[in-house]
Amino acid sequence: MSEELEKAQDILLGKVNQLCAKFGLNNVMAQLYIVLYLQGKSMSLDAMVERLKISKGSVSVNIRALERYGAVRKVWVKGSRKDFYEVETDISRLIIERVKSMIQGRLSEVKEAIDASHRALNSIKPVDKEERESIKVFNERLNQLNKVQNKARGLFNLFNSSFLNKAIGLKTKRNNKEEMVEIH
Amino acid sequence: MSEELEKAQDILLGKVNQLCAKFGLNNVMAQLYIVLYLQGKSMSLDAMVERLKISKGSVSVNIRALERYGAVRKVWVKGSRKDFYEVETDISRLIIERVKSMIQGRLSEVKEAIDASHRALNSIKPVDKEERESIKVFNERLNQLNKVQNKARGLFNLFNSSFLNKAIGLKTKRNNKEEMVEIH
DNA sequence: TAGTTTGTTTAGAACGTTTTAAACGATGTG
DNA sequence: CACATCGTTTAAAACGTTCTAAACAAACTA
Repeated sequence: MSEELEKAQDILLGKVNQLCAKFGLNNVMAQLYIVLYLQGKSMSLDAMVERLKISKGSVSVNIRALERYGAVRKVWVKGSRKDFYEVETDISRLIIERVKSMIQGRLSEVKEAIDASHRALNSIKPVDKEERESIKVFNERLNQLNKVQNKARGLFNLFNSSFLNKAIGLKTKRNNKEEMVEIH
Repeated sequence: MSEELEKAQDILLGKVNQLCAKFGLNNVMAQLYIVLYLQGKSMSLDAMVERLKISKGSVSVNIRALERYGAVRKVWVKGSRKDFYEVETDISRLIIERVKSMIQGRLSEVKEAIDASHRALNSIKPVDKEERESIKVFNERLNQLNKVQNKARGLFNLFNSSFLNKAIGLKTKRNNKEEMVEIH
């Protein structure tokens, strides 16, 4: 691979690195994915080590994590004993699936915590007027939190049921062939 | 504040801690906010130190960060020389504003990186057939990325213009008074 | 079977982030 | 003015995470 091509890739890799930091994600996984994605062909572990200048152990661990996510798959290359990996190119489906399951998971967790806190609160027998007042405020706040959480959930469900899929062009018969969008 | 009330709060605080880790956020800020929010009254720095068992320096830095975000405000308490802070309780507006600006920022960053990478790619003069092929694939991938990014942007704009505000009950005259949502 | 090549595991190093304690500065008080 | 009470800053420690090099295991080759 030419040095110039590598540089053009590195621009994207640098930004991905930044974004990962902001979202608390593992950047090696993201970079492996991007390299495979832009390359458009399968690569061996050694090739990835060479390309990203990281240790083989790290590549091994992270490429398998990507495989578990369904982001890459192992492919057989005739005449080589090495493991080759190629990318799942339907990137929008991949992103959407991950975002969806993430939102769902977090919403459930939050709801669970609110409910647990609420139960604990309701089991308290207030000893004086001040405590009764504290409990009242606490209750109001939990109800408010619950309301926000419910709205977010409703929004997500609406989104999930049809709007999102149409807007992003997934699962519709019409949009089966990829219409190209030119840059500039 | 009674031990039982503190325990009921701590349930929520624990979950917030987990969520912060998953999103790469600062958990002290989140915990300060939650404590002030559930308490429903202003607190001094010392009270927060006592409540969360963290150093005063940490409270000082993080409460001011919250203030910059517009999440809390300093209030004057008669007869005390201490700084008291109270929470901005319109939590849904707060969350939405932050999510919105975050999405917008990230989308712009991604677009910028794609464009830069694309420009670098287009300035390359391929020396052989193989390199020409690499560039072609690379170009296709960048176009694909751009398409996803465009769709996400379109979705966000649609969302932002009306749908989100209606669904979440913001900025509408009707929903001005808070309708309570009961838990269980 | 002995020797290679390959992928995986792991103990410790390197790294960045967060937290704290102590120093500091500013402001009020007797 | 001397002292006390705050909030802020900062240097160093504590912490968790990520990365690497080396050991290891498994599969192939001669």
